[in-house]
Amino acid sequence: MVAPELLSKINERRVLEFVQASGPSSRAGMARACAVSAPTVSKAVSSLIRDGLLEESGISEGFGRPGKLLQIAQQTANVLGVVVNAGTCWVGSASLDGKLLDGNQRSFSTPETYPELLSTIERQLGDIGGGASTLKSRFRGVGLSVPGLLNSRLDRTVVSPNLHLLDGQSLASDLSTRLELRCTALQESHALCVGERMYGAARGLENFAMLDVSTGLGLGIFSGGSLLTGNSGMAGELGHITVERAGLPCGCGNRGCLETVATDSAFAREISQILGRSLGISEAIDAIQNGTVNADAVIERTVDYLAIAVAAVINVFNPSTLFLHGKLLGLHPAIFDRVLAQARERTLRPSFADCSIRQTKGDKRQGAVAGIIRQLTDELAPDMALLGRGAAKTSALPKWWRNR
Amino acid sequence: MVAPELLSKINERRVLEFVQASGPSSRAGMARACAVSAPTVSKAVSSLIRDGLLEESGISEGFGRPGKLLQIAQQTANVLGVVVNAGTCWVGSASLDGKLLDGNQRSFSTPETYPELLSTIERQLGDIGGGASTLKSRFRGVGLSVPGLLNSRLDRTVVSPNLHLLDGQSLASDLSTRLELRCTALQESHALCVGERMYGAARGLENFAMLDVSTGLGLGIFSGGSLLTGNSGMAGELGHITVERAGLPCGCGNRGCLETVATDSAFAREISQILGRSLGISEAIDAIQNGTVNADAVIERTVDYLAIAVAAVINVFNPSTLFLHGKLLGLHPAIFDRVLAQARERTLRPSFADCSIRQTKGDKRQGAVAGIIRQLTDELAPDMALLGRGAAKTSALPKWWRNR
DNA sequence: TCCATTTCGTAAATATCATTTACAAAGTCG
DNA sequence: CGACTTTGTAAATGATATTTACGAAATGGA
Repeated sequence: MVAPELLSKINERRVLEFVQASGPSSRAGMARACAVSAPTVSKAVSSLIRDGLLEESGISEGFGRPGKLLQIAQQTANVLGVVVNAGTCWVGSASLDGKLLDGNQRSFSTPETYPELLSTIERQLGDIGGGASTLKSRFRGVGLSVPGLLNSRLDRTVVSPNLHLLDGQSLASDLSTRLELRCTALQESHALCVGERMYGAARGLENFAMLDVSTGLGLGIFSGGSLLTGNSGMAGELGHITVERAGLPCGCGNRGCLETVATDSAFAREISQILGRSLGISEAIDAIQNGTVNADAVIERTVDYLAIAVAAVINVFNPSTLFLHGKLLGLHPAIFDRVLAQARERTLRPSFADCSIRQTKGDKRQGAVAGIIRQLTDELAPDMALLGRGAAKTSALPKWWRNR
Repeated sequence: MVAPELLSKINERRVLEFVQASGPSSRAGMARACAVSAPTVSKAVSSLIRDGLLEESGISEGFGRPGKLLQIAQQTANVLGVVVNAGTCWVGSASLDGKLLDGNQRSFSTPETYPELLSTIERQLGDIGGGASTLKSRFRGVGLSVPGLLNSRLDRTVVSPNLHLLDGQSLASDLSTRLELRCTALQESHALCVGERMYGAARGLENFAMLDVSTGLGLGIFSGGSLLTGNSGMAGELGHITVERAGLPCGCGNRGCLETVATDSAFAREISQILGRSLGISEAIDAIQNGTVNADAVIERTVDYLAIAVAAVINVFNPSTLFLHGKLLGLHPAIFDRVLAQARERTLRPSFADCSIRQTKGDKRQGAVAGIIRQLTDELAPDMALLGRGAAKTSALPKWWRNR
């Protein structure tokens, strides 16, 4: 039998996603919300409990007989998260409901070489997981957030401009063979986006965008309820569209990329030029807030370009919400307002009116664990797109098929 | 009972989509291809035949017992298509396999007012369908391709810069009440895209883009096998991203939009300027091919901007294939090559390497009928996303729920 | 205190569906 | 003409969801 099993898988997944989204619920509540009969919910729940994905968490209030509340398992199943940055890395663990476990987090400065990075991550994960050998039994998997351009189809970092030791490497695959655990890597902007969708301000949104302004310009898109990956997971590279045909040279080899004018780096570069010494973004912001430098013109120009980026996203994706994330926005409340005003000038009015623009403090750590949890959920039941994969063993098939 | 029915719906849809994609097949062939048992295919097929969606079309060749071939119905069920343009409109009919029926096509110049447009379309459809009153029984629905910005959630043309009589109108809804037929409108670039995906060069592609260069700059995206719509169907408005912060004013009210420099209109405008008289795009192309005007510099500049558009699409969407469509590309073979070369300079190399860029001659008529056929297919069985809608009538639910 | 009411959760019965098995039908090839 | 291959359907089997029925557990009023 193949097909009827599919139904129970679908229902299990439906139930699990409902609890993920809505928190602890009774079986009866799930039945109402998922429009599934009570016995079916009971079966799905007991199966999920058997798998260690759900656990009882209390008694529901109200009239009538109290219901037993069920929540995403916090005791039986945890996951690990890894965030790789140019400067520092982070490892930690989280329960299956996405909550980061306070005691179990470490930061360390990024090693110089890839083999060192790999073994350091392994060692640090071992430390927080009670020894490398027990990781396999205590955790369901590892989610990673990595910078640069990630080919997710091949799980290979094609190029990472700010952390070249990753170039050509397959961090998730390598870690997976070492730890014997399921490992899933997401490009950092995509991680931010997935984290926000599962546990942040974008919960339940089907069409939204998340623009991350930092060293580069990262973009994550949810469209129709799923992450926009493109053919190889490299979708969202907004930073390298051309906004000035004969602009400044960019690290990618071209000229006039948006990334050369609308990022923290670009901003810091311009402030540095004014002051005649090299500053990082934080120092540049300090200098402005101290009054050391008058940066109004620079701010204005940077913000205008940022607005061009925002407008491009709204025009091209028609999101219901656009989340903005970055230090620059925090410099002064007026900055966000100006981005809004300028973006309004550069978008088609109907698309702009359709979109609410909000600031958000995203979190790559949250994104990393969200990535692996999403992966585990996906594995529970197939998407509609994967539905055609189940093999049939029927005897009416010709021999060449039966024998593969 | 609700859920087991779902399985047969899914299988019916699977079978139908397979025949749509692969042409006439025997039941046994479908069973192999869909990985479903033979009796299941037989049931799905007989149901689809009962619904008038499939019909027998011949006998399969080969060894063993010949199979009865089944194809998308051509006799029992047809659909209508309508293409609205600024200059001329088109109506026609097609069989359910997307083939336009030669004898049943009409073109007419676009009327001056919306009520006239509506009644003209109705009359013309009546003419090709053997009288307005019989349309309802002879056709399954009407697909429309409309210009401008279409809010597909509300089925309302928000604004149509080149055909203002559509502004604020709901052509599909209005037609639907008049004809008592299912009517589905697609923005013309999206129509082009859907047509190409179902019956053109993009068959089977999961992630591709289609860039339509004409009066404006239209973009259709398939991502993960489905059309990118955004929150309200307005996704893909590439023409109004800013490429020159202080460029020419655009019809949308902003300055320096891509549409002001990388379209047929922009090109014709520049040629007109050189010659000192107003030309359309076709006239401009003629003038160049006659040698009346040396337009090398204009061509070069336009093509460069076109390349910026192409590069933006590749960077942002990471498609496996990008289809280019437009008269300008046909001007000279070298133009396409130059677009390619320039786009290569303005994209991230890995994304560019991942993408094959091809010219295509899209067809809005094909797109219009593809739109309604896709709609009919979608109605056959729910997507995974819609799975939660089925109502349960179980008695274990509380009274307030049972009584709605 | 007791009982009607409400809600929660599960067991048994019923209906639907897909697969497996078995078999007849209809060709090709030697 | 018979061996072989492929196609397509009927009956038996197994799995699933819903409906129906019922017991469990709490509230609130008599």
